[in-house]
Amino acid sequence: MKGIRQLAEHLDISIGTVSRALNGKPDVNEETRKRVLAAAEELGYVANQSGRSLRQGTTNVIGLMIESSKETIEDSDNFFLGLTGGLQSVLARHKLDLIMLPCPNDEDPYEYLKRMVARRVVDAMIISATQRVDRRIDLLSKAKIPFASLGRSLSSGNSSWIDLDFDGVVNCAVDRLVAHGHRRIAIAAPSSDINLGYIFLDGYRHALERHGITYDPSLVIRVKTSEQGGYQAGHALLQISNRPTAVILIYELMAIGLYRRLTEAGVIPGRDLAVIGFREEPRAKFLQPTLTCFRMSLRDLGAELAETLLATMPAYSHFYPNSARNMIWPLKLIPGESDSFHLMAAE
Amino acid sequence: MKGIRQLAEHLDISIGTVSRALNGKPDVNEETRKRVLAAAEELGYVANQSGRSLRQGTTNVIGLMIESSKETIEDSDNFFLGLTGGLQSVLARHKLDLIMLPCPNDEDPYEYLKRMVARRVVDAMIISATQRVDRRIDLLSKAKIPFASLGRSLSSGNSSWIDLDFDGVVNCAVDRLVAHGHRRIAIAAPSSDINLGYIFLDGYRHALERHGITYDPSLVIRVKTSEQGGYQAGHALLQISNRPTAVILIYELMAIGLYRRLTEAGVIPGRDLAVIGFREEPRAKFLQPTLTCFRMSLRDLGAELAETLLATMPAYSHFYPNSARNMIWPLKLIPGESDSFHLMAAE
DNA sequence: CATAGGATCGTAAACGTTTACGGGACGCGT
DNA sequence: ACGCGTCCCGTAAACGTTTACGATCCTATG
Repeated sequence: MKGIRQLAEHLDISIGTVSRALNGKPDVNEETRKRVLAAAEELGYVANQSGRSLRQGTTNVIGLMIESSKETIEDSDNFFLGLTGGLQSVLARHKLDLIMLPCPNDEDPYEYLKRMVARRVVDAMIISATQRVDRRIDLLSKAKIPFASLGRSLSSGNSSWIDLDFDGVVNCAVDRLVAHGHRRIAIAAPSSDINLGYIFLDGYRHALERHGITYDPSLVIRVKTSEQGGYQAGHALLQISNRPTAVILIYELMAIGLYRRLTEAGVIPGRDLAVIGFREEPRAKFLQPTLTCFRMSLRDLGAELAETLLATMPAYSHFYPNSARNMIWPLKLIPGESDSFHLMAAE
Repeated sequence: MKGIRQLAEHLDISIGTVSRALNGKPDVNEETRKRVLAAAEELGYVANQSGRSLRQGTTNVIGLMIESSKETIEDSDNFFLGLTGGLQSVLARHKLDLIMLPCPNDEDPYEYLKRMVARRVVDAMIISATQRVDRRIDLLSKAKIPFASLGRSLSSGNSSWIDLDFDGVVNCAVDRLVAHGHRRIAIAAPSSDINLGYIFLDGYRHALERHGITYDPSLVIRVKTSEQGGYQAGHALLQISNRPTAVILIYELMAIGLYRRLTEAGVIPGRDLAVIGFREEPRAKFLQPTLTCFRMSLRDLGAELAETLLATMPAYSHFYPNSARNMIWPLKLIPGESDSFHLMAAE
């Protein structure tokens, strides 16, 4: 099966009619449409994507850029796979396909994105792990490619984004810890230039201020968002004179390494040091004591992100009223034992 | 910047010469080539992929199919991200790009692959998580799409594949456990129809036979390859009358859940039950006692897989002599404490 | 009967690129 | 002066599809 021409010859119908029949256009007899569809199915014909997108200037493909090299919060576990599930659930309704574009480690993400965009292989893009200032956003804006980013940035002018509610999370965490009597609260933030790290720390400072606690820079630990980083964070915590009684982790996976390091030192998590994590991570579910953390549905987030993106695409924007969408994605507190040992002991 | 035509007009050169200059064809003056490249860089021109691939019938894109729904060993981002790194390191040398094609959860993987292949959006495919009989292999063979699979299958006739050496791994594990005095050795295999599960169990049976140990089906536990599955495996282990003294896990992540369940029951991993895992998983690095496991380099595996694929592509096969390649990927034993408590205690 | 108009289909142009082919300019040897 | 080869470049066809436009046929209505 070569192309639509062979299919047309086989049916003894003109090529134009075949195309109209396949694409559901009105000017075609219902009976011939049946014939065409049957023949296409039988011969296994599927339209060549290059020809189609060359003609109509659209590819019906959405790209999700992935940076495996970056040490980011998203760079682990099933984050992207969970996200794609939600994305596809919405995109499929508009017959849009999703492909993941992994940026090679040795290539500059900006150049990679530029290359992919210029080749016009996707209609729109989703980027994540946005830096504090992110040139990719300027690039996409200037190239007039519809896009949405997971995570806001200083660069995102009136572009569309969804960001996790790190401000709310850290405020809630501090409130909770203070209510439990803690005053010296450490925080483990990412060492990379990802923007949510800044939001996280700003929220932390603001929450402390609200409770009349003076900000102590020595309680801010910058490590990678991994178990390794958690281990290092634990190590750093143990070095602090006048040791803090609580710690907030920006990524839950860090708890695994943290627990390990604390246990090595004879410090029992939850009893000697309260711990609060972020984003329920299945891998951390087996920790003892169970981790108090904040949770979200990756699938729902992906679905919302897809709709945010569609709203920026002229071809679909009539489905969605306001074009530029910004949203703070809420997270739900899942209480565990890791920050309530105090209470339990007091009872 | 629209297309090559505008670039040609801007340079006052014919469109054909511009194309030849950009593509490094010989029939073009070196000086004009410089001019063209400079102008292209300045105006930010990049060839439209649809036009190019329509003309030359090739896309220069390799697809990596991903099934997020399947409960498989590869079902984790880190696996694919590690793999893509290795794949890209080789593919980049031939100016080939890699895209990941995630199959939606609610779509049949076979139909999805069929759709992607028919649209001619990729030149070649890599599939993984091959089932015991896998229709995708027949599909790709019949469609004459070059492909390689990670994991052999009963369906793979003389197609190319790389498979992990599960046979060697399980034999080595059994040898080691027997040498430590174990006779009742359980095994946790995947519950899905993935082919490596069969290879794993065959190797297990064969190894037992070699040591004169009669095969006991009640020692075979089928669970998901996750922490959850490990937890369930631990639970199942505890139910077995005449409890086994050792267990081999097909996936290391399962050890986390297993440890948890054992600890809950007061059974100490390593002392009361020897454990051997497979494939070093960073998340499991913090287990205590440290896990004896088998390790490989995902990056190297990806690179080898890329070369295996290239060998099947007519356009690149002259680089690689034999077209159909099959390979068993070796794994290295990383001794830990989880299976040598006996020895340590004996000393 | 004439004609309007709807239903259905065929024709051909267009999308952006690559490449086979031919032609002009020039140098060189006879 | 002529032929020949080399170097460089322009022309135009081709890839597979969609779609605007026009043609044809049929029916209904005056």
